[in-house]
Amino acid sequence: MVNARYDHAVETRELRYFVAVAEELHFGRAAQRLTMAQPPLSRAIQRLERRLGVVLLHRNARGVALTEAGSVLLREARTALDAVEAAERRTRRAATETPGLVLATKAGASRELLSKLLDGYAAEPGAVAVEVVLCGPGEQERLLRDGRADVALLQRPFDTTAGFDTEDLHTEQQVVVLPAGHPLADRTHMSMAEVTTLTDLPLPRWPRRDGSHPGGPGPQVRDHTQLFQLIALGRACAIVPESLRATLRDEHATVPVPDAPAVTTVIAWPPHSRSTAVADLVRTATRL
Amino acid sequence: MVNARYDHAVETRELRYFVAVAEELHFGRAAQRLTMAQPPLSRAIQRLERRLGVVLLHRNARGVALTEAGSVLLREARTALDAVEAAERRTRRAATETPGLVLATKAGASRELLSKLLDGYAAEPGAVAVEVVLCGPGEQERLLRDGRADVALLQRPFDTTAGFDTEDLHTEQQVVVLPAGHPLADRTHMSMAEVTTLTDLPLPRWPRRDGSHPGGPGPQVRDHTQLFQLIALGRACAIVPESLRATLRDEHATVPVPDAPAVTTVIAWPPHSRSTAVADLVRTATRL
DNA sequence: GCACAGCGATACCGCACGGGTATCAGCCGT
DNA sequence: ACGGCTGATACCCGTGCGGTATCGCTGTGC
Repeated sequence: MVNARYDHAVETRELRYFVAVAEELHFGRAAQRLTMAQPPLSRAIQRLERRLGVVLLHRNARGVALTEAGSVLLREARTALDAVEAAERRTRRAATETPGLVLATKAGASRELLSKLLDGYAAEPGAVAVEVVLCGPGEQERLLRDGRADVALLQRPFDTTAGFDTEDLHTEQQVVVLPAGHPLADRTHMSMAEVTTLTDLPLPRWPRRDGSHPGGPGPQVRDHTQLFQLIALGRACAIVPESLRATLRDEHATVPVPDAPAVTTVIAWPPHSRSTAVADLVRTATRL
Repeated sequence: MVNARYDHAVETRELRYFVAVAEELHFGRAAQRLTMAQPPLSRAIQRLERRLGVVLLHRNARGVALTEAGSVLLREARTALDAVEAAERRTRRAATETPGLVLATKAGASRELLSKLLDGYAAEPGAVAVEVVLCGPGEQERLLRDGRADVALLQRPFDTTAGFDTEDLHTEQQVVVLPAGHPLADRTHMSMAEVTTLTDLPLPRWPRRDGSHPGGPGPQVRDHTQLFQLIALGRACAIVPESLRATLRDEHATVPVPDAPAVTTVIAWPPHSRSTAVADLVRTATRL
């Protein structure tokens, strides 16, 4: 360290600190989350702001608000931290002798596609063990980005495939799931407009990525089991890909919704992946 | 810092150190490049290895070699460091009041497309200033990845578009450029095989990303000016997209090479880009 | 209207860690 | 066998980071 010029580059620790503060919007709670005291955290953020020459937070006497630049940094810092974590994890995994693949997929979705894929790949010469990680909605992208998974099954337009390489596997229409015996249950088809105006069966509210639920009339649901139970009880309806019909019992009825957006299941993997196992798995998948 | 457990996460400084060593394959030179002494660098790498629980380098008494895990980390660390740099740069730019776009493109390539794009976008309502950065082959991806550019024109299959969102703009065939008056100059077409066996006119050798040149018979070239001069002198030939014919004078002749891979010019931008300016520019581009 | 609660900023201190110099230890080529 | 490379080790020093104590501010409740 020759002198006190601000030529230091940003460290991941500072990014972690900033993300904590930006998420909590409260220095004290953020410090607690980081298991440190509040003053050094305040100073670290000040240092970061000075170094970037940018005001990241507006300090109102009662808490904190993100500036425009701050919300840019929040988004960018998250992906940068994911990239660092991914570097760490992939390096560790590269050093273990059992390579293996980790495949992330949504619980309950694309069951048939998944088993065909796993069987097909296992029959390939040179196939390695595949560990399947079932995760909540929107979680797969995170796993793929931070190196916990090597490959994932995603569904457009629900999941965002930005930043990954993908191959389309399967496209399907959506259906509305109703309680069996509902007056509309034997319709040949319904429109989105009709479904959203079913006031007796509101659409459920899924949690956002941060765990909070959007406001609205429908019940809050966390997974498909809850969802289908609520539908069977006549408290909700839902628009889902038609392949989910395979998991339904006779307490549910389905009606096609032709104008709902088609759902495309894609296989996704991080770019620059040099793994032949990933390439083999993708090749198997596209042949199905 | 409660105790001496190895629960610290990887810092960007350590990644920078490792990349320097992995690129130089020599602690002394790497330390010089980092403007620091060699011993602390050695220790930092040891710490990193201990923390990851992985051997990254084989220390032969005469220099250093990357392990399997080491080369994984080299690749991953580069993208992670680019992501951190991008976070820094984009945050700084978000704080400046003049938004502006930076567009990276290869020098000399797609001149006509570029001017149509710039004119078309400038006519859009809400258009912001566009700064054009001309850069060497393969450099655009770097600029896009580390936040120095917001959008780039790339050419498949020369450039890799992995990790970016892209839209195809234009596909063209390739032609071979010969000195005017060459015996083959008035052929209606040639095959790749014919071109590569022209021993009197070897294909030139472009520098790799690290600046080194591959071995071979042809002359080394750094840019298109050098290339076309060498061709005019009867020392080389080259296969280039046909749009480059517009920049040629009468000292060159071109012959189509139908079996050369078609070149697709795409517009690329980093995923998660929330900038409306980028979206507008892309929309303009796809309408051309 | 004033005291208090809650927030982030500041002051000050101690230590651990990052960096420097000097030196050691192996391995090659001559 | 011995210099001349390499990277590793020993030891020291300065500073930068984190800790505690406290301040300054502001909105709030009685």
